[in-house]
Amino acid sequence: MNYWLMKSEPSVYSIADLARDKHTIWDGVRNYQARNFLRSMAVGDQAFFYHSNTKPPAIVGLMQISEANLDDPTQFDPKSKYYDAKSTPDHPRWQTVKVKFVQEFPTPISLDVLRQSFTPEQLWVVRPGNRLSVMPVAEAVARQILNLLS
DNA sequence: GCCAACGTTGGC
DNA sequence: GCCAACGTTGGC
Repeated sequence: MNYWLMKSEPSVYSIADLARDKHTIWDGVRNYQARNFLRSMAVGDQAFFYHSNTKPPAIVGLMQISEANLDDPTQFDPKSKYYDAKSTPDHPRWQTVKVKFVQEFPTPISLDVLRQSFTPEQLWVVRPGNRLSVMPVAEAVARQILNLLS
């Protein structure tokens, strides 16, 4: 079982939205490195939900991968802002996963706290200038993040 | 294959 | 709203 961190702007889709929906398809990722991480996810993996572009940016909850290797449906939808004209159902470019709500943390773990707790090598989200929206989290680091809650 | 121009991300 | 970092595009 692997751990991941996935970013979303709460004004677009928040942990509260996921708590309400229970499941969602994590669509709209259009970065190849992030997509490659999405492709390597397996059912049962867990992912931290990170709120970006908010004050403060923070890890706000936990989710579980419930379906792996789905074609992102928005790539085929001309009305979607994520539409990709070079992608066809026969040769889709963008894959993603379905995630299941696990929990919203009682208190968010802010980027400041993450910086105090981890080096950029341990946790990529504390790297200055980091823009990757999907990234792996080592199991030992994941355990320490969960320990910060208690 | 290089690289300048351009667009996006995301913390502040 | 600013702007640094960084990814993508497209002309050559």
